[in-house]
Amino acid sequence: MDTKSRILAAALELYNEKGIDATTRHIAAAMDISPGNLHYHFKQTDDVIMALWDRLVAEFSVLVINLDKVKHIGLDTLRSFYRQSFDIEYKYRFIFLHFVAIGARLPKIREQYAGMMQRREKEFKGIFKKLVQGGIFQKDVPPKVWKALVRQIFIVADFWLSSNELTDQLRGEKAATAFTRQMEAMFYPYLSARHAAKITL
Amino acid sequence: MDTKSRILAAALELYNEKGIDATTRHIAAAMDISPGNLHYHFKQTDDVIMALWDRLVAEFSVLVINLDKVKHIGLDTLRSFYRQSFDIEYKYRFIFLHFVAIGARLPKIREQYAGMMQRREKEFKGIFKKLVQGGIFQKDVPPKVWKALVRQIFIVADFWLSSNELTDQLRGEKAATAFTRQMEAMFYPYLSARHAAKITL
DNA sequence: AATAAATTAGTACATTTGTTCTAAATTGAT
DNA sequence: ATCAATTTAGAACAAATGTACTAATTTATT
Repeated sequence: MDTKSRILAAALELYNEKGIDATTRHIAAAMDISPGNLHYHFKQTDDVIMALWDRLVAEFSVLVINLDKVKHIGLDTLRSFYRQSFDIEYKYRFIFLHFVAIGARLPKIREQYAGMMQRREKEFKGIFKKLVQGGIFQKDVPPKVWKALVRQIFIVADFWLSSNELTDQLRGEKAATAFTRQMEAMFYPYLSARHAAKITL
Repeated sequence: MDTKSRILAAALELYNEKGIDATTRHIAAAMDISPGNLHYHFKQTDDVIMALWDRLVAEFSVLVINLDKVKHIGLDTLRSFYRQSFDIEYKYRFIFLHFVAIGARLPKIREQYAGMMQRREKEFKGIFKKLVQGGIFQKDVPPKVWKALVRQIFIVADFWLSSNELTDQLRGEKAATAFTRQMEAMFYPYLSARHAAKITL
């Protein structure tokens, strides 16, 4: 592995563990290279965070592309999408745990996130429409409620890690599993009566 | 107003604006006192954050006590509770915007928050039970879904500010109003058919 | 008015951090 | 093998920060 990748790996681990106050010197020390060397690969410290953000976005967009390919979306599609999303989020958890601070320090990240949210909103409204047509979701839910559901899902999906960190502090597998179940339960009241009967929680 | 209170007011404003990286020197400069004077009133910088947290908790507990006093809980009770909660949260928004970092730096805050969550969970399960008995909420919702609803509500209630900061950046009145509506819409699918008809969103 | 207690200002110190700079070492190409 | 380019180490700098310390000033008490 080249130094640049090794730096990103070390930085990711340190940021996840110590938060974004972990410094270039800490990262360099953790992987036994000189501060000068680290600076050779990343002129600005924030470039390291930016590079990790880019990786997160890339990994995530693979999921979204795969989701778009699915012909018949069901609850299992959604569940597996969230499970995979949560695994990625956990991997890059420092970003979600310090999202506001990062967004303030790196405005590009904030802008990209805001843009992604708008696109994701449309996508999910489309998905919900399909689930209604498929008889999985209820028919008589007002548009404003769908909109609120989307927003609510995004907030939970992007900040469950923070909530977990402040309370249960579940780690790894356990965390992702628990909040995938949380997500499932959130969809329950929107299910059609016929479909709700099939579900075991 | 005595200096201690003035320090807290200045700190609150600076933290809300600049995040928790705002320093003692910044606070002192903003209110035209010497760093030495600030240190006289707060030996440790983190004591300022702790004092603000205590105020937040105190203001919030007034709401909870008032909620407990209410005899017949309806949706309007919940709505006004959330509206008041959100106003307080907005006032102390830096805490919610940097909750994980603060919890890591001040373990007492994390512990208090975790404890509050456990107590709040029981309270809300009780409230939901009353709403079911009152015919406002549906009867046939599984216990696990109620539990998930509680968790989901806490996540949205405590992190909507972060989500807002990263996207719409609504300020003051507008922010609190928008997310009070968000909260209302979240309850919609749990309403009994009879009650859902009454609601205008 | 005199004295003690409190508050405030201002300086100073040790530490940390992002960044720069220079020289050494390694690698690659010819 | 030689030379250039890349990579690395390590020192150095300026700025910022938490905290400590001292002296001045204000306030309260008798």
